Amino acid sequence: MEDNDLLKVRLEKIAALKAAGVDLYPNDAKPQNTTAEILEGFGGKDGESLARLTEKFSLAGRLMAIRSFGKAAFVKLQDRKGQMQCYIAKNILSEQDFSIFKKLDIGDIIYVSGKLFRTKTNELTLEAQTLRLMAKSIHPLPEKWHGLTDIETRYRQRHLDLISNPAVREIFYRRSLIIKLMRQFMDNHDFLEVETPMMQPRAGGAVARPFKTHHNALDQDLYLRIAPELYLKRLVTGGLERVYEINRNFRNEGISTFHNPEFTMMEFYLSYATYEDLMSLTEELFVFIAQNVFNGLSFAYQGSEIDLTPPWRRLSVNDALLQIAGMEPADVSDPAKTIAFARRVGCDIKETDPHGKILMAIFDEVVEKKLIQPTFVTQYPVAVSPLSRRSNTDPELVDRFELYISGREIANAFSELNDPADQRERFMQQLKEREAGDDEAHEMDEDYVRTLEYGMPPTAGEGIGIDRLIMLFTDSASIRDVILFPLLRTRQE
RNA sequence: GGGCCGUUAGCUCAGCGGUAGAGCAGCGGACUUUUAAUCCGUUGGCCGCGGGUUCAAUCCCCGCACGGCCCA
Repeated sequence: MEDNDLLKVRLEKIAALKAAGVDLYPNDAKPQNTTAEILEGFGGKDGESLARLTEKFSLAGRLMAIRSFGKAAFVKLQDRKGQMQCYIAKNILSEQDFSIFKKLDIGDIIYVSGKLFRTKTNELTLEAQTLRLMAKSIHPLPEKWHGLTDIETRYRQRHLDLISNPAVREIFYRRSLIIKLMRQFMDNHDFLEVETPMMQPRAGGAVARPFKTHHNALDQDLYLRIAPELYLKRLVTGGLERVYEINRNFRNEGISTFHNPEFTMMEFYLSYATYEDLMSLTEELFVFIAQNVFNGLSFAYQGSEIDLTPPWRRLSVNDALLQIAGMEPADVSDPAKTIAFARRVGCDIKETDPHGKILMAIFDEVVEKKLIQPTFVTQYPVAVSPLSRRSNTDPELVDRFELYISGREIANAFSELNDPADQRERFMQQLKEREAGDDEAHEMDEDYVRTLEYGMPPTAGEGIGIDRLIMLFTDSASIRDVILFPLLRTRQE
């Protein structure tokens, strides 16, 4: 496939190494140190105190640069923690090791052991007394200075991206840290981590198109879940009271800088709590993450300064439409005027859509992008919230909020509907919309209603989009920059 | 789905209606303290794919593929 001269040269080197009896892929060398550990531990020591050290050090990693002087060379070795310079010299290594070194290429995995010293320019350096090839690389790496910038190659060959772009590695280290912090936070609040089905006979718990699959032995269609919601609430009914799940959801919809077909969500349920309690808990969680990641509460995201200092703004959908979308009270209350307004601002709506749905279309079109600082938008229309508890003061509204930061929805939460009669009615309403052509409307789930009939404690639940959260905390413009392997179209051969 | 943009050496990028260039990487040589090492020499291309226009297309036109951004 790739039969160019570069490859030919490497294959010749491999042949020469083999002929000299060198194992190209040994597995018996174990580094005792990492680059960062050495640089941190000995960065403060001067040349004289390093010379007095009797300790030997060993590193393994990828050869990233070779600056050769013929009989000696400086090389850069990169491991999971960073990079460190090593010194290779003919009069220090054995003849065999030095001749192997001469056959190495940038990109090879090597093992080096020896002692520490400082160079003339005072750089802490590992002097190689032994050197081993641990894995031969036959493809050239991206350029040392510009790295790899071609976006398609970065996503399709993420290993190259990770090798050549330290900032990309940083993002995924931070992603892991944040998820760890979320688990720690939930565990500290006495939540139980659980796992519920990814493959479901009905894709419920959210409004989205699902992926369909099939189980052969059962000869049964299954759907990849669009949300774990209904299963988690079964667990609450079962008495677990506080549960959370961090896992993938799948939605068969468009791909954009904010949407990947599979994305990671943390969903959690807290019994004897309301959506208002979850607002406080959410503030607390974000503050906990920010303190650990930034050691502070404000940070830059794509050019704007985000301040997480609580309490965050709370704004009802109604007030948002009046204050931010510039609607008059009659535009909100009179369905005909609402439709006219929606058309005016360019919403794609049907006149038969429920009033609440049209109001939300206006919200999405006009208000959403203006909510830069963290804002809890509350009091959603019942029409767009089939699983939420009705407000005690207005049965057309539900006790729900969505959290917006930097113009994007980050979290969605509500007091859960635990009245089985009302739930059945809501499913019936969704069924009508499905029959009217809305293939995203919720399906009837008798089994779930029956669970509620056993009595679910009053509960509030929330879902937090982890990828979007990571985008925020890593100043990433695209969701593909925080997902290791974002979905791309398969290339035809 | 629509609009705009991109696709040239392994990588990062120039270029132009007259058969292709740089830097890095590679290869050969010099060099035992470099930091994108340096110096001398040098290899490497279906210019994304398929059509069309033209004496001549990497360049202009059409289609396709993949990607990016914006919109829906």
